[in-house]
Amino acid sequence: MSPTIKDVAQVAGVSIATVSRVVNGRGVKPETERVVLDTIEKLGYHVNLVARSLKTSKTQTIGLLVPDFGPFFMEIAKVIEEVLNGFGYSLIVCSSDENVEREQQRVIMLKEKQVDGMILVPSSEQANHLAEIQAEGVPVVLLDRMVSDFRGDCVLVDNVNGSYLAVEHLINQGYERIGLINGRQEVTTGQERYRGFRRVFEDYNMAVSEDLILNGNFTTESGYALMRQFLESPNPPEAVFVANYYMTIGALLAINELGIKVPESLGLVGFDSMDLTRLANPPLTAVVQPMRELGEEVARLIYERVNGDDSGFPRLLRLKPELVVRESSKMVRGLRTQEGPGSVLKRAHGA
Amino acid sequence: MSPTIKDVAQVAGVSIATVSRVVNGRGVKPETERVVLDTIEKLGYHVNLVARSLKTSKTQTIGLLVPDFGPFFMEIAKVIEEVLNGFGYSLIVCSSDENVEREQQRVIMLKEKQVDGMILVPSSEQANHLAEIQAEGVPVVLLDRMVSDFRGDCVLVDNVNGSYLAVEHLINQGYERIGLINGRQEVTTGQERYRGFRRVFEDYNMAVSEDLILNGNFTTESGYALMRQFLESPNPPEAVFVANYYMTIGALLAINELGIKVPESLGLVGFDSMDLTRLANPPLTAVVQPMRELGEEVARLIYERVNGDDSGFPRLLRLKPELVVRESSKMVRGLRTQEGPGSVLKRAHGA
DNA sequence: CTGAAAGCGCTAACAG
DNA sequence: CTGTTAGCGCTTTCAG
Repeated sequence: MSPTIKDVAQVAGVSIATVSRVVNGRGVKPETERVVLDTIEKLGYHVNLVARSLKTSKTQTIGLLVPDFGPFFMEIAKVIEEVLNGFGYSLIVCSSDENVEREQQRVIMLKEKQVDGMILVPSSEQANHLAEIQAEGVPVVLLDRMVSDFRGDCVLVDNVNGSYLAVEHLINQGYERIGLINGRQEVTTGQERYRGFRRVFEDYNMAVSEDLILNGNFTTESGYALMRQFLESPNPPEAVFVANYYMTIGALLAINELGIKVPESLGLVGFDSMDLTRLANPPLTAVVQPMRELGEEVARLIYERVNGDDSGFPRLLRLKPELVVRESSKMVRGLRTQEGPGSVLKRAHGA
Repeated sequence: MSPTIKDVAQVAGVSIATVSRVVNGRGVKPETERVVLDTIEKLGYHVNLVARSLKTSKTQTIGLLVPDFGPFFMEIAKVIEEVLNGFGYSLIVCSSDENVEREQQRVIMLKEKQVDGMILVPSSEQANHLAEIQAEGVPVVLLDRMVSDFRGDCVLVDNVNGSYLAVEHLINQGYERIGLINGRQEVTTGQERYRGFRRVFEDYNMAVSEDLILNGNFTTESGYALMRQFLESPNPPEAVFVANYYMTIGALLAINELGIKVPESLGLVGFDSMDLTRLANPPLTAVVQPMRELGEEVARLIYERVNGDDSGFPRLLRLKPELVVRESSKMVRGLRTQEGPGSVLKRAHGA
């Protein structure tokens, strides 16, 4: 169908090697080059990158495997794509759906497609498929989450500290009964944010109320359900820290639905900040991750690895999150002492 | 590095043709198959899809070219990926950045990567590069936007009507000075939403105030700037229709920043509804696009085209948007007559 | 049912 | 500077 190097060679009256040379900008006599360039133009020739890849065993393609296509990972994906495009690479994006088997399938598929490297957000502690791929010479760099028995590069955020900042802030505001809506404990982000939560209480020498720790699965749905569970319980928390973006949205939905006033009746700190958290009612205090930086670093790192630069392997980059204080965590002074023990719902609707 | 069909053949003591046959599930004697399967397992062999593609001239890959990686298109991308994965295809996603030249580059790149087909959200009225690709036998289906001089498949939304519903609703609520924050007029979504806006006024025999029509470029920034322009003008609209998702967010940001009360001081209808519009303060009335359906249809269609089914070419699917009425467009009865001519800012802060 | 052999479009020695 | 040639790993006739 489309013309090949051979067609160009024939029409231009040169050998295919010469055509290949001008296409790749090697040394060719200016006149010959002109002729070839012209026929390329005339015939509308384009390289067949599949053929080139077969020959060079490089596809100039990086696989990106994320747990979902939600705004958080897509925001990062966008940055990765930008950076990698600048280096002449393209991206194959797949979703593992927070599911190990699907993750393994996708990893195999990417390997079969001969990606030069892959960026992967693991959805479990499973690492054998990663080690395998790595052993076959395909660079892998982990993003956002770690896998303990995997020896390799990793770009992520200091979640312990992010979580710590959030909860410490709540304590400093004067809140005592602080609840946690936590993410999946099977992955490091969930584990680390949980650890940060506990550590604050240790450091402040306060007891953590175990009944105020709820485990979700990172989804909007679970954030919603868990927040409802809190709000409808007989002895709800005074403030809640929601440890991930999607769950924060769900929590907000539940809060709105029940007509709870924030921060009057409930202090709230979320994780991650995008448009939504700025627009929420009231503006949400949140732990903000450096998403652009995350994307840039991971893209840069995979690029280096793919190009044979193994310096500092395995590299662990831990970027710092930041606490952005807005309205949702303002302690309304004296609130707790003005009223007897009562539910948030009472505080919300009540006299 | 990785074992090839040849290695497997050698170890298994058969010819490469036989290995190929078992890999592709062709007729092979069960015993032979066993042996081959075992050595495949033992060697950890995986097909090299690049080689297969070169031979079969099919890559089982679809290119998806969107103007940006924002939540709107990513929501659709997610569905497309799901459906196409089900058919055994993967996706290469690129962004054109609403820029024709970049779009052309990306199209060429995708062609060079030998994608079997492409789904494209055009960012201009330019069509030559599309026709060219199409002529070379690569199926192209347009998504969300049309290009007038392009003869091909197209999956989009009835924007005229979406816009119409929104503005008609505002009129029925009793608003008269209705503003429009419009998207890029270079693409059909912008054009059609504008047309729908005007048509309502025609049908209701009302004059449209030309000074209340502002043209943005679909970005959050432009939504913000334009809404500010409205709010700070001496004679602002009573209600505004924002004709795209990102601009709606920007508009909301401006409204929040200036402390404008919605709907008391300003009626508002946005376009597209995702989490944000539900959580906005107050809940936003919006034209909702059937994003899942959009993704499913376009994925299905490209799949058919790629597999040689040309039925009904060129097919034009126009899905129906829906108006979801929430709080932001509730006319506060009598508002307009209670006050003299005054700015929204006065209404907002004013006595 | 299996093997031998051709060739997809390209790059990269190697000769000239 | 340019042409010839040998594959990259796979599928697919065509024989056997």
